[in-house]
Order: sequence, then C-alpha cells, then structure tokens
Amino acid sequence: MRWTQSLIPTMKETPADAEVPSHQLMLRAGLIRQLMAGAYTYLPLGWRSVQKAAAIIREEMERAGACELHMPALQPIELFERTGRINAFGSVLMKFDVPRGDRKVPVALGPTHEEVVTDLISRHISSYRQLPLTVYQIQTKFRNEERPRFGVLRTSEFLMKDAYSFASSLEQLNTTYDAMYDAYCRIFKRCGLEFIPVEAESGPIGGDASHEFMIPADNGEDQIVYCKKSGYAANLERAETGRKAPEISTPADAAELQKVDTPNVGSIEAVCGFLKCQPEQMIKTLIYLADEKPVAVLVRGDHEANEGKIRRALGADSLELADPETIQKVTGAPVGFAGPVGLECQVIADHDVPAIANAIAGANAADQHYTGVNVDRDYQLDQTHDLRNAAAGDPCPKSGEPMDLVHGIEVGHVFKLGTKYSESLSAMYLDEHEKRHPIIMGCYGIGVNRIVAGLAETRHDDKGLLWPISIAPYEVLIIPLKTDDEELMSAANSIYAELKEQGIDVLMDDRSARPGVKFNDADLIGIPYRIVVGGKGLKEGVAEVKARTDADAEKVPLDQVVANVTSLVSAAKEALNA
RNA sequence: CGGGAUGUAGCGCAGCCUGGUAGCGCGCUUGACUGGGGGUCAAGAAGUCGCAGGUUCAAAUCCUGUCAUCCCGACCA
Repeated sequence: MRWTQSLIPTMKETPADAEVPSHQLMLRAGLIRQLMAGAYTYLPLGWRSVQKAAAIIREEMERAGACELHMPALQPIELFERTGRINAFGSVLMKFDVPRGDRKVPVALGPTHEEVVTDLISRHISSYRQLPLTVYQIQTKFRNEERPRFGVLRTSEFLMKDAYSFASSLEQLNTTYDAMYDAYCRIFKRCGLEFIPVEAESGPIGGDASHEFMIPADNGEDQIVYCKKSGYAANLERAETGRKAPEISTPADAAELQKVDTPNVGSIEAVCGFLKCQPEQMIKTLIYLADEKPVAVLVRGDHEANEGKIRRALGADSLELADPETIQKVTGAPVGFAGPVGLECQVIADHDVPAIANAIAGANAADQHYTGVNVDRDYQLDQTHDLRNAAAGDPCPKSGEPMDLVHGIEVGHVFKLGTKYSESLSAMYLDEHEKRHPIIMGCYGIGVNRIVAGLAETRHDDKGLLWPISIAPYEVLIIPLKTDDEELMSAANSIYAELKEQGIDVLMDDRSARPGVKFNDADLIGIPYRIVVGGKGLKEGVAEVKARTDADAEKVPLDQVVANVTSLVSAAKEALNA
C-alpha cells in the first residue's frame, strides 16, 4: 500500500480527551477515530491490526477443533426472557422494538450469544453421537456501558471472538476446556502479548472452572494477585489470601479496655487522624444482612471485605450491606461506631482480626470508640475465615511467598458453563440408554480489539507504538526521502514491488513530505522494520534498514535489501510462533 | 446513576473575571526556495464561540436550562 492512497491521519498533538496511552497513541497514529462515547471507527491501520489478530485467532480455533459460523447480532428478546437474563443484563442490554406491519417485535442487539447458539444447537443436536462440538464466531457485540472509558479499552460496541462447546460428559467438557485454554495461550503469545492466566469466579461447576487471561497494565480495570514463585494468579475477587486460622487468645501485653470520645469521627480514616493511629490497628466492623439476618463482619482496618467470600463463609444466598436504620437497631449506634465488644448479633471475623493487639473499634455508641480491644477478653470468636480481598504482600496459598498485586486488562475468558442455558432452552441429547440429558456447555471469549488496544497500551516508547510483527498493520515501511528524484523512486519502487512479491506486508511512504516528518510518523505508527532510500545511500548503492526498536540503521546494498528484510521478518515471526 | 471538569477553525489553546471588530501555534491551500529527524518566505481558505432561552442598545463573555465529551466512584452476563 502507498501512504498517499490510504487514510492515515497522524497527529502531532495529543487530543485533550485522551488520557490512557493506548487511546492517545491509537488516535495519534491514525488507527482509530471516535464517533461518540464508546463507539470508534477503525481506520485502515487499526483495522489491519484487528484483522491480523482475528486471523491468528481463526487459525488457533480451527487447530483446537472449533468451527466457525456467524450468528445474527439482532436477537429476539424472547430468548433472553427464557434464560432470565433480560433482568441480569438490565440496562446493559440494548433493546428496542422493530415495526412489522401493525405489530412491534421486541429485539436486542446481542451482548453475547449463549442464547442464540443454544437455541441453534437445541434444534440440531439430539444424540450423544453428535458430541462433542465446538463452534465459534468473530462478531460485533453490543453492551450499553453506563460509562464507556479508557478509549477503545471499554466500549459499547466491540469485536469479540466467542466460542461455545457442547459436551455429553464432564470429561468431554474438560478436554475441550483444556484445548481452548492452550489455544488461548498460543493466540496471545503469537500476538506478542504479555499475559497472565488467572483463576476467576467459577460459577456453577466450581473448582478450576473459569480462567481469565489478563494483560498486566497500570490502566487495567481488573486487579489480580500473583506469585512469581508458584505461578499462582487469581482475580482479586477470588484470590485466596494464604492466611491460616490463628490461635485465638488474649495477648499477654493486653492493655486496659478504654472508652474514648470520638465526636463525629466515624470513618476509619477520620478515627486514625483523630486518635493518631494506623488503620491496621483498627477493627472494621461491617453490618451485613445475610438472607435478611444481620451479621457483623470484622476485618482489619486497612483491609477490604470480600462479599463473595463472606457469602460462602455464611452459606448465605443473599448478602447486602445493612442500611443505616438496621445498623442503628443492631448496634445501638449510627453508622461508623460499630464494634465487636458487646455486640448481640452473629459475628464472623477475618483471620487477621484476632491478631490485632490493643485494637481500636467502635463502641456501639454514638461518638465513642474503644481502645485496648483484645480478642477473648473483650469479644469472642469461635473461628476465623478468609473474608477479605487479598492485598499486596499476602502470602501465596501455594508457595507462601509474598504475592504481587497488579492491574490487568482482561483479553480472554474461558468458562465452564454447565447446563444453565441448555436446561432453560432445552438443548438436550439422548444417551446410549435413550435417556435425555441437558448438553454440558462451555464458553470462551476473546476481546479481539482489546488485543490491539492492549498492545498499544503496553508496547510503546516516547516516540510511538512498538508493534510485534504479527499484529503490526504493515511489517515493513519504505521511506524514499525525495519523491521527485526519479532514480531514488525507482530504487524504492523496485524494493516495494519485490517485497510484495515475497508476501511481505509493506507500506510505502510516498508522501512528498520532508524527511523529519516521515521519520517521526514512522516511529509513531511503529511499523517493525523501516527501509530508508535516500540520496546519500544511493550514491554508495545502499539503503538503510532499521528495526523500530533499534537505535541505529544498518546499510544494506540495494540488491540485498529484499533478502535481508525478508529474513528479518520471517525470523521475527518465527520467534513469536515458537 | 452520584461527584468533578471541559465545550472557541481539523488538533492544541488564549480571549470570559471587567459585555463593544473572534485571536495564537500546528495542520490545510497556492507559489517560490529547500530537502537525512516535525523547514523558510509570501499569499490565502476555514469558526452560527456545543445548543436553547433570558438579561442588555449590544453576549464567546453575565444568568437559566439543556446536550455532549473526559475523569473519579457505583455498575459491568
């Protein structure tokens, strides 16, 4: 492709609306333009990268035994009513009526395709002999994000590869799941992404039934903990803290229990400021309603309660923070002054709570706290649980080593669904004994444009993007320095033609701009290899070849440039495929 | 949906407080010179100052409303 025939609107300055690096760079490098919040056009360069990611995904899906199909984005609401997800999705589902004569048909734009694919399979699979089966598609998904953000990392409309597997046994499901897991690792590696597979919330099947694939990035919306030593990695929502139940006894150096006035000082932060103490000396007492019954949950002042863990520890179906009135009724004090001492309701505590000697906690009275609070003497605990989010430095549940806490961008998710959708949409198969069973499903998603955005987010320097060869919009950029010099242009043109013949994706910057402009744009758009054909070199019979990540160019005789660059490109590709 | 900020030329911004001819840099067009890391000179084109209403002789500027975008939070199968 010649630059002058494409649409590559690079920008010198960063638009004020863009804050995260991927957004800034993708705008500046002419990959995307915004239409409205959460909706972006992919310009030629950006779209080429997306297509390259899609091609890798297709190859690996086929290798893993999945076959491609294409389902409608337009879906009847009725399917979502049958699975009950019309409520679960709420405002995320984009729904509207389309007129058909004098009737109106309620439809939705697909946020995902479990309903459609299960409906499809229910009509065409009836025997265990037809299973297992895995299908996939690459398609635009629609989710009404209440707040789209981070440029193209979180949008209302995005390209997703979604695969669905159908099995007649858990063994079949597990085999497919493992094949998909491996395919995902291959895909992200081939895309040149650094990624961490993490354990995620597992849903109905439990165990290791769900993994997310995360790109470590400061601007990621997810938080993950991971251990370099054991490789344990998990979403913060799910991560175990690796703490053990401590012995529960009053410490020997227990100070006297004292009630102190803390007028209008309710929050942890405020109490710390007022009493000149640290959050880890405090006991945070949260009043929850578990299946409508009040429960006090104790965590250390600097820790965050994890509602999923609390729900599991209590064996409760529903769990929500109590409203101020209930808190007043249960503790006898307004919000901010609850504490374990003398509390009447059920109390459960995190492992780290009893270890706090001479703690500070609410006194269950307005504007009062206790100091010198100690377990056993001042409040009783039968046992402790893991009730809080993991934090940086918590021991790994496998190795015991301190874990890191990092932000991540979710690019993929594999999930053992079970029979939730096959049951509600009656996708059944007949086994060899003529018994009917719901088909066991798995689903596997990849955010295709998130691969591209994730690369932009994590691979750049102060001059611009640094594409891996596999996802770069073009593999090679040729810069002729003087477009009105016939000899120079003919040299550049023949390199261009020969590289194309070799199957290399090559872009020729045939603009008549000055060299500085072209060099800066070359760095900005980040094409991995650059060939400069200039007057000086031409006199010596050479062109200059430089990788985007190299500091200096190498002079290569004109007749060897094509062979040289071709081998650089294939070596780079092989390195990613290895 | 709660909190905060911003809307002036394609991009980045000034002007607003103290009302009176709409400006700067980059980019764009034409020409000349130039030609190895964002050139020089000259001449140009381009804006209903987000939108609506109000105050005023007069509104980019003051007031009210509204819309949009961004950020923090809540939400996110």
